[in-house]
Amino acid sequence: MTSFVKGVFYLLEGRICMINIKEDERLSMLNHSCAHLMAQAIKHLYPNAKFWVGPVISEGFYYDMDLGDKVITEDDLPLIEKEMKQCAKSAKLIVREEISKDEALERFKDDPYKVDLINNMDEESTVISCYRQGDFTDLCRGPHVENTKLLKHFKLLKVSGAYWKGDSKNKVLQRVYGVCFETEEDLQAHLKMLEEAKERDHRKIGKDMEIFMLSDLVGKGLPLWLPNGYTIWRILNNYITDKEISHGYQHVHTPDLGSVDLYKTSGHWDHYKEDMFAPMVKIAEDNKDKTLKTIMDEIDDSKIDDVYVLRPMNCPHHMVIYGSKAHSYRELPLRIAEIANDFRYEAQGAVKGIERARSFTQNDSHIFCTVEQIESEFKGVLDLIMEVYEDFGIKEFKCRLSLRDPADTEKYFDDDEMWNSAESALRNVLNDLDLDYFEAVGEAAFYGPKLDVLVQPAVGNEVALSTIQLDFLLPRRFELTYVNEDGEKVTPVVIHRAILGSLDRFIAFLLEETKGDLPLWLAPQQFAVIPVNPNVHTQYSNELAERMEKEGFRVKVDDRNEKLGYRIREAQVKKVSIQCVIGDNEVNGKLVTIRRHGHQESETLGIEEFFKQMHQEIDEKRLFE
RNA sequence: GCCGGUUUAGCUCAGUGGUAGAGCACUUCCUUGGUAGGGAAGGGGUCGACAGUCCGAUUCUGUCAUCCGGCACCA
Repeated sequence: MTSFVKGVFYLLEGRICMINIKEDERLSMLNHSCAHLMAQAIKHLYPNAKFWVGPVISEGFYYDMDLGDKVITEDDLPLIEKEMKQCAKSAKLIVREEISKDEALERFKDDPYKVDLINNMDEESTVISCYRQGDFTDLCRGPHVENTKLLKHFKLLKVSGAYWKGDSKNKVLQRVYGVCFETEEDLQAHLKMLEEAKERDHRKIGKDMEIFMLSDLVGKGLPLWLPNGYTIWRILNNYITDKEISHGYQHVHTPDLGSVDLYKTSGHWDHYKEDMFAPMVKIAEDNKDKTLKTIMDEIDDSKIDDVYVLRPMNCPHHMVIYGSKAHSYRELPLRIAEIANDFRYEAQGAVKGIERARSFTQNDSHIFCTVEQIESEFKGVLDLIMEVYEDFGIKEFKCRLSLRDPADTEKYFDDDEMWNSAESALRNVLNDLDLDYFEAVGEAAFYGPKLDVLVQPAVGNEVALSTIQLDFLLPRRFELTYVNEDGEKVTPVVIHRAILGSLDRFIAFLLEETKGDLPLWLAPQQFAVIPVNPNVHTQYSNELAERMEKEGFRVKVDDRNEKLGYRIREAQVKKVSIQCVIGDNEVNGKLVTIRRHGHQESETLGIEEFFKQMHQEIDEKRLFE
């Protein structure tokens, strides 16, 4: 990414950043007005169109509508754009009108969606504002730009279905997305940025670099890690395990499945059974014709025993480990960690490469502690997160305090007292730590509130990387206790936490951040040793590579009968971190000439200096420049 | 799961109602080479699967699957 458009985009440490259109007042107005313009054009083209809402979002705008039988596809977008240009060119003033609720109901009586909107407005709003441009009026809070002629540099980007009011029980409306800028240059730069973002998609990089593969025969959403990918995976696994050990964690290894009773005890069965892989039941001869539904019902009623599921998470296994013996307050906090495989039957449309797969590996831990220890443990986890983020150069993240939605009684465990104490405990900790966070109602886990650390990948939606969750519920359900100073049995508190989140998702994030140009310590192939003339310089090359392997470097010798330029090019394309070129000079002088990935120039070093520098770079986990 | 689109060689993609093509990769030969593609020849595809229409389907229709863009979901 080389283009730099002032005010719209900025380049931060090699990372593509887009401005949040919603947060820029002028751009926000422009995009909002453009949404109206699009609705006007669509109304001209498809007179039966009924409109729901058309808000501004961080990447532009969209409008949700009901077009009856007409289905808009990508092919229709240029047509709509053309009509939008027509509407805009007629240079209509955009006029604000304020009317009463009754007038509004009368004016929009032909559009049931708008009527619904009006009827559900705050009782206090006595006047309702509308914006009119030529023959089109839309209900809207505003503000808008003054004239449609200001809407010149826009592009419709995609179409999709979207549930009315965001509820999957409702009808699907059609949604068209677009974006609008003040100048053509800004628009073109934005479109170019979207193109470049596609190049960063971990699914593309993962394929190009042979990180992972997918196979219909193996199954949807079940990634196969290839040698290059598993190298990264293994480094992260070792890295985070060592890091956790240095922070006082103890690692365990538990089975990839568990009995349904385990999940009934934890409560996960009731909440998530539909999202687990189907239970494994030994079907007796007289049961073999039963449907899955019947079997599920019988499992719910405890009529079938000896049923197992692939585990969707690890908390219950760790609870059982804690509960296997008596604990004293002196042992707390007890930090149990595991790099654990989990399996979730993710919805068809949710599966996405290794970012969201049906099998994945969590960097999970459960900390058992006293109420008094919550704050210090929380701080300890935050310190660990920051230490790790430092190593990966993650500087941009947001903290979200995820709370329950008290109205959503289906999702959340019903114990107001427990929730209130957990939420206020967490909030107090965050305030004491002086951490910058925002609150989100309805984002909590069913067993407790949590702090999620969110990052914005180069492609797509924000993802939660790290999480710290406070849980008063599971220790109670598993009847966990410790003995306090007074000799009484007390229930401990559990803090669930993940630092890298899942290794899979973290690698997806790393690939998108770095475009696959991983820093030396993470690169699947760190070195390519390339003899200038394979017939003459291979022996020295092999000796060098042997020593490098012995010292833990990931290296391959490319002594193929190809031109030097060809082999250099291939090493660059394959994102090998460092190429070592070996010719007469190097052989005679015991030297190494290195050229880094993405760089033109080369540098010649003595052998010992070369090893010293490379070890240092790897040990320091130096970031890619 | 919902709405829409997609699927042709290992990869990226052209193309057609009469059973297919390019570039790269691969194999072999020539080239003995100092920093992003040296040259030549060759092999390779039941055109996602199954039905249907048709004299004939990779092409048209349907069902299913995959993948993609969103929506919903995400312990």
